[in-house]
Amino acid sequence: MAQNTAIKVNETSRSAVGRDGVLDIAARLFREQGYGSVSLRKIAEAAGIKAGSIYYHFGSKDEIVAAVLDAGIQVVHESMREAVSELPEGTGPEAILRAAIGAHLRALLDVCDYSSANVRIFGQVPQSVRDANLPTRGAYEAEWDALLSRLQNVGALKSDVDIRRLRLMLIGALNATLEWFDPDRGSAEALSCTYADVFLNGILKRQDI
Amino acid sequence: MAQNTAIKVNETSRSAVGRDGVLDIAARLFREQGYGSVSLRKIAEAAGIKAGSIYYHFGSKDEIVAAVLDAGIQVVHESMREAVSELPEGTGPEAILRAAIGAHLRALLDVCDYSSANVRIFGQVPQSVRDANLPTRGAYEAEWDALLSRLQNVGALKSDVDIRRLRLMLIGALNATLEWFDPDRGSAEALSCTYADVFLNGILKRQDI
DNA sequence: GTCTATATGGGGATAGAC
DNA sequence: GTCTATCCCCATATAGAC
Repeated sequence: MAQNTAIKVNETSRSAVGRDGVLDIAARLFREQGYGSVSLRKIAEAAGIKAGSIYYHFGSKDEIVAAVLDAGIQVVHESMREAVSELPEGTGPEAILRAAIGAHLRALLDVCDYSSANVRIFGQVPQSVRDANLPTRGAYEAEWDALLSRLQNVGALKSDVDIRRLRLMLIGALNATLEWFDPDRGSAEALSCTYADVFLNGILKRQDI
Repeated sequence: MAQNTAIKVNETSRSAVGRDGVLDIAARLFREQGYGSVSLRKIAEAAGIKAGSIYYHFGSKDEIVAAVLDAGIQVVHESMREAVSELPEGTGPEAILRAAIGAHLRALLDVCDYSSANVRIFGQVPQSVRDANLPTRGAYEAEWDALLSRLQNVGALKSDVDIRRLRLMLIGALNATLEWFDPDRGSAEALSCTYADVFLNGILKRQDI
């Protein structure tokens, strides 16, 4: 079980993973097992190299983790920004919010190990690593705040909600789905839809629906 | 810094912490620093005893963590059940939901290290420890499912929402506040109110409000 | 770029004195 | 109940050969 878990990319080069390959594997392992449980030995083994070789690509474990964290935010940020900017001119506030929510959730639950790893391990890494990730996080948060402010200014959102608090609640709630989401019980797309329904209109039964 | 951090309970007994005292300290450290960063040596030092002495009270680190996790759920479960059962006869569905949300959030954000430690470290502990906590978690989840089903059956909640999914979204969102809640920016009580507003009625501005 | 070998430190856990 | 002493394992990280 310990000697042949690595899958080589192809046969011409023996373990031609490179820096990015190591990073991909690290992101996957961090997402699956958390920060504390993933040692450099595990990463190396999964990459088909020896632990010491990692230090050719990275200066420390923290450097790997920091790179994973930054990439994770960038992926979801990109996904959200594109989803909103691609909307046709004149799209209504509700549809804009749904697009943003969907993009965030899809980046998290589908495909990307980096963004899910970020959410999963951010609270587990050393303080210095968290601090290093803060600027990148801040940029994404600012994107959300700008979007929410815009919608509030045009009168689409209730005016008594604090934007920062609203953003924290929204992103926090979306990120929490990572802990229990199961694709066998419904797609990320469907979950995104349910979530937007609840967040936009609430769960109480109303006369006007 | 390493020799006198322990505060003795009183002067008559030197480090009379006992099993419960060790557990209290462990819960606080787990909440503050996460599972991986808290060693038995740290717990012992904070308790004013030596690491080896821990094994008089507990058989392993996992046994300590498991005890903390179970107590954490029990506290929040108790808090939520009492808050709902104390409501006067004939309380409306909306007020019932607000009470349950408030109780969960207060147990998490005020006072209790155990419940916040549970949320914080559950995803970090070994699989066997997580499994041991599942029955206790399940009982609390069942309490929520029963409450939500009841409200849906009397027509207070939208009828197209899956109860399990609704509970996962709700509790997940509430738990996420732990990551960013800051008492200097508003009380847990106030946050609970904002949260209930959003969850019950949504964030879109509506004509009927 | 990757290897082997190793330094160094900290972790959980146990044994036996007091 | 707590101490000291110690075992054993695994972690990050480094050095130098290939």
